[in-house]
Amino acid sequence: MTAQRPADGTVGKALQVLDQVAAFGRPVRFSELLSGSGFPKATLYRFLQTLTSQGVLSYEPERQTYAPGLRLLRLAHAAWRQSSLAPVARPHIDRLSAEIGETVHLAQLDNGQVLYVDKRNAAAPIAMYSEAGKVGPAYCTGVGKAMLAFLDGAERARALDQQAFHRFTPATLPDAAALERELTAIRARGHALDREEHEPGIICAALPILTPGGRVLGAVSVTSSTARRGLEELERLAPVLRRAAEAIAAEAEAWRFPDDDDAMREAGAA
Amino acid sequence: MTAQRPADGTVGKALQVLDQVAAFGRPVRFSELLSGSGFPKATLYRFLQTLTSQGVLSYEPERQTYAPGLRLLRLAHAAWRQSSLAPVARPHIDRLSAEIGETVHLAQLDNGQVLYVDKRNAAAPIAMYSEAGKVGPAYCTGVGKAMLAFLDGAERARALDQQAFHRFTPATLPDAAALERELTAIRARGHALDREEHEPGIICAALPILTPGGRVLGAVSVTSSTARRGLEELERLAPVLRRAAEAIAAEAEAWRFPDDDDAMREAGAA
DNA sequence: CCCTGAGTTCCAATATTCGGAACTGGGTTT
DNA sequence: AAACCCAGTTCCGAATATTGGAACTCAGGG
Repeated sequence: MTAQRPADGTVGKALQVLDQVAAFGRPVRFSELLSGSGFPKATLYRFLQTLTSQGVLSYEPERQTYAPGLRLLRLAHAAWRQSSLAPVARPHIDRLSAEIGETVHLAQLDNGQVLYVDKRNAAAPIAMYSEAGKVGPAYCTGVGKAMLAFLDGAERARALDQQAFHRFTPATLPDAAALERELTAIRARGHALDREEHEPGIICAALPILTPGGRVLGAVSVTSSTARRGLEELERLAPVLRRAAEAIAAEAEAWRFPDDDDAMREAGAA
Repeated sequence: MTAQRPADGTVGKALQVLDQVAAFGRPVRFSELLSGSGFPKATLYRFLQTLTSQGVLSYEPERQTYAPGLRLLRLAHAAWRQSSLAPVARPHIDRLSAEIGETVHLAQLDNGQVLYVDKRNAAAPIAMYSEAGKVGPAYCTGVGKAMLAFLDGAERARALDQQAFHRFTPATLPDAAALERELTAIRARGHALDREEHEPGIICAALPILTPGGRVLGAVSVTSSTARRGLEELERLAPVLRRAAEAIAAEAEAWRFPDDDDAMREAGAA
């Protein structure tokens, strides 16, 4: 379950500790970290001190507990603005959720896991940080499978290795073989479905966001409940999702390579 | 302007590089970092490689540029949920913005800067990651001054040192002395005002969020424009803000020390 | 009063990082 | 075409930071 990072150098180890702290969903004591970290007491202690003094961890002397620090928010804000699809996708996501009247997710892949970078909830129209940054499994979510399906061989193999295959519901795909079959079907169909594989009663249709060259940038999805919609209904929305995904891909490319179209124009003119 | 971190150890230096990358609001080339970093080429290069391999930076081979990586989002999400006031303050912020019909900010202090951890915009009701994590100056914003005013001596001195005192508008306080005078007034009044000190036409009233012991946790503010409201109007909202701030403080304490009331109850009963 | 365990400090051995210098390869000037 | 330049990358001995066993402190029990 815990992604085994190579942990290159001191910096890698420090980040490993940071991850560990973040993984506890609560302030955590020294000894709790010590047992799970594999570091000797003194070493772990020094790491915690360094990270705290740097502000990426915060320490509560009162309780002697560590928690992720606010400095991370600042860094993440920069990451979100620069490296995520969210800024360019924002208007499209807005439009989708307004048109469809269901929850829309925008996700990217991070180390074999689904990382939600934006969300619109039609019912409660407050999209929150509490969603951006959230992670989930790839093998049993619509966005996850949509992205996995279109990774190229090597990347896909690596990503499949990182899946836990925990059976959340009876419909959860049980192993890599089943997932591979599903991914083939998804490539054929062009879109992915979540048939209550992660949460009972929750279904979803998702499309990958692909560069013209076919590289996976992310995925968009509509989520609903079996109470409100059928799978076929969601599937019928695929074309709408596709249009949004393609628009996002096009803008993302234009945004990342702002002078490429100039170059192309020149090439065309020449 | 650039906060001089002590940069303890290798980890500190690596984080310094990370900060530097994040500070450029765009993908950045090796050489751009090299000039501003103070590290020798080889050293910086190794840092960038390590950080990239760890996923806290992302590298675009195409363009040879670095940008903050998505792994930061996951970490920040944890920080936001655990270490920020946002989760406990959320309902209060919601209520405030609904009642008042203006933009409400929730901020905390991070290394002498204001860090916005949540926001409700009455007009466009989508609170976004793009706001949580944003940083701003402390010496010329309502929330900033509200927090500075109630820091204790040593902390305040340190924070004042970190202020840039850039004159954004004619009303911006020009130096530490003027700010200190203003902070004294704020302590007397109990609330802070931003009289177009950061942006022309933008005014705001803010209250600190204080523990029963008087420690600064954060601040809440209402922001409006001179076109829509007068300062006096905003000032009249201070009691409403105060109630919210006090409620947030109370809940934050209860949340951080979940068994303290048990302990007290026992103490009382004994 | 001693014991136990969590957290902290110390310091010599050691593995890492450091960084000057040399290399590569693409693009531009002479 | 050769020479040059610059950004980015690699190398390796010297310097340094990290390491972790062990000793210490302090609080709370037994």
